[in-house]
Amino acid sequence: MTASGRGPRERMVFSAAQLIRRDGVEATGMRDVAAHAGAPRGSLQHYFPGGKEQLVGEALQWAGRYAADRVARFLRGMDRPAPSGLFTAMVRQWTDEYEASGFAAGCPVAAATVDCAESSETTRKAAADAFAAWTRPVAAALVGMGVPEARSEPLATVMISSLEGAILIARAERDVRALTTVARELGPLLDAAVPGD
Amino acid sequence: MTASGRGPRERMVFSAAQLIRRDGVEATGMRDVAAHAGAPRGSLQHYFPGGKEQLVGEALQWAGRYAADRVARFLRGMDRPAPSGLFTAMVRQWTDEYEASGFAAGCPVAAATVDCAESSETTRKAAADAFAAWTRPVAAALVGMGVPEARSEPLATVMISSLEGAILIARAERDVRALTTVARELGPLLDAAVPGD
DNA sequence: CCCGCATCATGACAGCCGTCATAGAGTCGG
DNA sequence: CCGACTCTATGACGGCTGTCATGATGCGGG
Repeated sequence: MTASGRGPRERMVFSAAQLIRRDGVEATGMRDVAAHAGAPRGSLQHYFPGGKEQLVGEALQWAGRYAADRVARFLRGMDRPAPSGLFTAMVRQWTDEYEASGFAAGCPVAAATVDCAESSETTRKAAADAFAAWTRPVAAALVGMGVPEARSEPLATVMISSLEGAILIARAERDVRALTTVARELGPLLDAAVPGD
Repeated sequence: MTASGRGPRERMVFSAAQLIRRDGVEATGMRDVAAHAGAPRGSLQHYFPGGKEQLVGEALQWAGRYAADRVARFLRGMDRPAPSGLFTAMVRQWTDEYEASGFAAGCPVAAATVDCAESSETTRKAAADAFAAWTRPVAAALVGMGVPEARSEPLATVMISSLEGAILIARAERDVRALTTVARELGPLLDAAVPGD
């Protein structure tokens, strides 16, 4: 979550995602995004003629892709893949960030949902797509671990729901307790979905 | 969640919570709150000399108390109390609202956490207190159902985390799927925490 | 009566917002 | 050289924000 893309355009999308997950969509100004990306203000209307809505939409799309890529990376890094192991890795990404850099930021998709679900239909849709882009590889990974097809998507939803909620609580409490708790409590449930193992 | 208190002051706190859970903290203006409560604008600075921060803080406090009261009410309405039953009731409150009135609003505490966790320390603290005021009666209820003391608080955290996350996803997707899924999948796990039953 | 106080009302303030208009650079192909 | 273009730069606009100052009410008690 540190590297920034090459062109000014990608940098602005990345910066938007960073600022949104820290301050929310409403509190994130276009000028702030340009400044954070080290990009000229005039580039905003050039690259994003659709205005803030377009920028936020692309930031969410980026976030969805990023989350999906992380899932793929977690899988590659596991020699004995188990559902609980994947969930632990997903949770650990957040505990690591919080313990290393503080509780400044949460999930950009959650922020967009809270701020825009009712006010902007296109942003709401972008958030839904981001959640879908994240859920899909998680469910596929569960199937790859032996979870029956029919249970894979519900379990992926459980994983992402509890992770998102735990992120909220952790940020409010400034304590990773909620995150470590859901990882520990849900592990057995997830592994029990693999039949005969 | 429909009734409004008697005095203008209580009505404004209530209205603030309603608007915050719909549009987020940042997008909710003080003037909007007064208008929504049918209260004069001049009353804001009279009842809330601490400004917006105070108003938001009291709205979160109200939300925490409200959630705790609901838990108590769910308990009274159950003849054969089981952890899964409590969780189902908590989830159903949201599915009922969403199916009856649409997906306009989420949880005010989540909204405040997303919007203010980094920008306002006092609001962040108020959100943490609200989560605590909610978690406490849930954990106590679990103990009353036979869940060992040591597991009650972690399980309550799991319940609230997954509920909060599912609310987010449901609102983004405009579909209660995530909510019904977490209720169904987590039920057995919760009931299994009651030893010898 | 009238003082004092709680409440309400209104307008002004500085500041930020997203957006747009306009125009200046740089660069590449002809 | 020159037009065409991508990109940058800057200033203005109307609108909204939270906050404050000031003043007008209403109303109960001395």
